[in-house]
Amino acid sequence: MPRNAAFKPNLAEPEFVRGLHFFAGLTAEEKDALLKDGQVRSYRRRQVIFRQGDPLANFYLIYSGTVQLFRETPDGREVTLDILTAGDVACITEIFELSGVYAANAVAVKEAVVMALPKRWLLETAQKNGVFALGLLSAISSQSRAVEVDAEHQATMSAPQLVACFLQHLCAAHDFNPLGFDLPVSKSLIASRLGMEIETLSRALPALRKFGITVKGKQVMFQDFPGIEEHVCGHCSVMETCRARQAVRRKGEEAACQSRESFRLV
Amino acid sequence: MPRNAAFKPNLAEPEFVRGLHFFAGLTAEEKDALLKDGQVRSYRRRQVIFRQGDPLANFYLIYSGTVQLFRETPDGREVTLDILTAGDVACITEIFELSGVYAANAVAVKEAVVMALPKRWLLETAQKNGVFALGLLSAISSQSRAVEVDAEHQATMSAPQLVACFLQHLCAAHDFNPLGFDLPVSKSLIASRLGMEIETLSRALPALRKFGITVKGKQVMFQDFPGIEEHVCGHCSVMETCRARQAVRRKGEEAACQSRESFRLV
DNA sequence: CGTCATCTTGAGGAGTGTCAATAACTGTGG
DNA sequence: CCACAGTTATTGACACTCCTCAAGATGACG
Repeated sequence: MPRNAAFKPNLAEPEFVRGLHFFAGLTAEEKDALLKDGQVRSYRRRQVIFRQGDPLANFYLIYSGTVQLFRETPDGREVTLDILTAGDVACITEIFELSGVYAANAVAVKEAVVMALPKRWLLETAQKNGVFALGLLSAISSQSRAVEVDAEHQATMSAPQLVACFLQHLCAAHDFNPLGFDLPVSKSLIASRLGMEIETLSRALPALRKFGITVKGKQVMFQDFPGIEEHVCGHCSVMETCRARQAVRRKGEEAACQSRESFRLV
Repeated sequence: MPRNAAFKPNLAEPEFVRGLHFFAGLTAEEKDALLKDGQVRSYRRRQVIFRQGDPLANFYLIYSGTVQLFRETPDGREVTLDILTAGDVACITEIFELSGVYAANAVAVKEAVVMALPKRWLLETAQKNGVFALGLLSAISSQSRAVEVDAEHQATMSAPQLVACFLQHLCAAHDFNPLGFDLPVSKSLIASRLGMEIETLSRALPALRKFGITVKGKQVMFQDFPGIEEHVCGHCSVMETCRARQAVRRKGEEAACQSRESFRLV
């Protein structure tokens, strides 16, 4: 019995997956036809999902768990590009780049379940289906801008500012309770994501008091969370993201994967 | 008589523009129909082409000259995102993001001639024409990866390494003579593009000797330019870009705008 | 209760940014 | 052609942030 079998039934009626923005522009039949081709795979903590440079065959929907995307630089350092959670899509960019290989490593940080879908389907559907193509273009463009803004942050903000900005985004994106929530990943991973050393992150945390943020262990508390306009990082005000998420917060509860202004992909 | 009239005739038979990779997948008639809608505009040194936050109506083909794309951060700093030259395309990403505003400022660094084309055409054509959409997806994806690699560089390389990497790319991209060429833009602009102060750039230049690069004033000389495999920055080896450009160099002469592995856009 | 991983805290140093003074270059008008 | 002003680049001194190395502290889990 294949180790993935246990998960298959959950996806036989995958409202979760069907509801993803990623599939905007597809009919229910098209979605089901695709999902039949999907391979559900589960990964343990630390297990490699794919490796930078490996031949690229699939793209991935994250079904549950947490996945770290990172690259190794020639001098042996590790740069975390992104931390993916349920509803995120990975490897879209690589496929359209036509490089034929994965541009990064992906490993499960927490036990993860993903669905692997063939790249051919993506290329063909993008060419055939104009609405789907526009959705992709929008998503890739937004993601590209996010990376750009991120780089801008790294270049212009101090470590405490970067951390504060990260925590505010984290809270908004996952719709956590601003008055108290737990970090969903290790501090090491956060530090890596922010391009700093753990020691620097550690020293930055006490300095967050002056932004009204208290961190004790894994617990984060915002003294005051009046709205995203008051974001530490004025840069982010240019981003559609913030406004969209704010709107979502007002609307109230939705599935996590639906609370995105667009689907995320990497 | 409008000040742009002088340029119109040059574009009546614009082999240059028609040959851009950007138009892959379009018939000659489609191209001509589009180009008729295009407004040719010329800008003097320092003149603003569009401003961050302005309502977004057009995308732009750079016909000649040099254009700086930059953003102003809330604390008043200026971050140069890119330096565009003939054949480059600007504002594609903004259009698909559907943000409705320009995400950056564009000013002419050297006298520039650009063609402004309506964003509606882009959205409609991307939806209608699958081949064109794939080209766009590929270009945006590549550009997104380039930004990502750039950020990785900033995070992991020293100022001299960044400068060396930049000069090598510059030489390859413009097909300059490695044994001696002049910087096409000011050092201030280069420093800004590399996210460093001009003093840091100035101090980095003498340190380039150990990479076999000599810079005197505006003149750059590579002692030894054995091929892009020997690139200062091993990071870049993962990029299709380098390999593609190397192939182009071997093939010999081509129009500058054709020597791209894909069209560039921002 | 020990083991391992994760995190905190300290001391020291490398690399850049900042400020300021000077030098080189560019273009303009006499 | 030269003199001038304005821009652009170089160089020095200093401060600051963050990285590095090292030693403990805390927490998770068998």
